Amino acid sequence: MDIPSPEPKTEAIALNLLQRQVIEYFVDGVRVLGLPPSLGEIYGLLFISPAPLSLDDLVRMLEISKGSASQGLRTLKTLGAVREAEGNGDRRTYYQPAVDLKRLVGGFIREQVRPHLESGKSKLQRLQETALQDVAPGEREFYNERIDRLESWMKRGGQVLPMLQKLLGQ
Amino acid sequence: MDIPSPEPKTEAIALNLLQRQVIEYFVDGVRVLGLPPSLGEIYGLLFISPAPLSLDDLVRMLEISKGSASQGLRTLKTLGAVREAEGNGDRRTYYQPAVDLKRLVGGFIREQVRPHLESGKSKLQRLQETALQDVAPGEREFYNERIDRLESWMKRGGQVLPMLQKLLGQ
DNA sequence: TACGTTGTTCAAAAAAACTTGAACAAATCG
DNA sequence: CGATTTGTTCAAGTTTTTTTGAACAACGTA
Repeated sequence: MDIPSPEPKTEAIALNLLQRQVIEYFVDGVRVLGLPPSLGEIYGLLFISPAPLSLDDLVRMLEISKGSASQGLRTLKTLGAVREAEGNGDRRTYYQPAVDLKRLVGGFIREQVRPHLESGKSKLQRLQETALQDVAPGEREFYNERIDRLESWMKRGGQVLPMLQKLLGQ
Repeated sequence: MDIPSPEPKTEAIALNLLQRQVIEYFVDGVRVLGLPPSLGEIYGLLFISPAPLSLDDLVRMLEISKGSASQGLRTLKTLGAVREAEGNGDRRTYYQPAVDLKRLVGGFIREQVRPHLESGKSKLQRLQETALQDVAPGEREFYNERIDRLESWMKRGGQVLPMLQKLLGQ
């Protein structure tokens, strides 16, 4: 009449010191990129785990909610930072980190940087086409010069990003 | 007995459509960099103003508090994105935007990126020196490999940043 | 088909970040 | 010096972002 495992499904799993510190490291890291801490926790744990982990593992090891884990994994997948592990004889899905810097940076640029560059360019076009009309003709020269400058920034950004990716790919 | 200017000190000053839209543009822009909206407003207004502006101008034109304007200007100055205008026969200080992309990116890297790279490197060293000791010898190989990888990421980052600045400098 | 398990969604709660405003310091002027 | 203007600081308030958790959908199994 003993109780061998009273709560087998929800038991927290301890991390070792090294793992906790590496996770902390990634939490700080993703903050710089403007991403939520839970993404850093999840990626960090996958990065410093010898074997792939399931959503449920993440919940128990990081003591975060299923919702956070699910959403975090989704974002990490669209960033190309995490992928599903192949061929585990199991119903549930296991996840592995992408550990290739070029791929990680590429995903971040594709998902977080490029969209802003693109929408920025089109906003500028509309600006120059419509809002500039409302300015008194005498003042137009200054505004025009500034908007031209913004456009040149966007253009340069579009040129530099591919070079950056190339530089990182060894 | 008329009242020519009832509240001369605190009156809001209207912006034209173009200015409002450019400011909006910068507010979106700085968000991507993980900086607060007020920085985008302040820099944006300076960028799209024909003449330098004082702290008080910013308060009245953007309808933000003196505190926000003061703190925002300070951050922008340390980022090298704003500088004080020379020789206005006036007691108060007037501010101008830096409009050189290389300088702007350089300031951002220096203030926001480099410090993280640096602290990251030293954290990793401590990790490898102390936390790794607590891991069972058999498991050390995996952890070692991962920390080595992190170190190589940091190293590559340190190499790529100067190249990036060079690429942007025309 | 009914059941258990895995994973998603989203409104509400919690946490974090940002802004305000009032007190204060510093500088200038008469 | 005292008054006035300019600018800073920071605790408190506000807003935004992130996380939670419970309801639900999807899938497989028996």
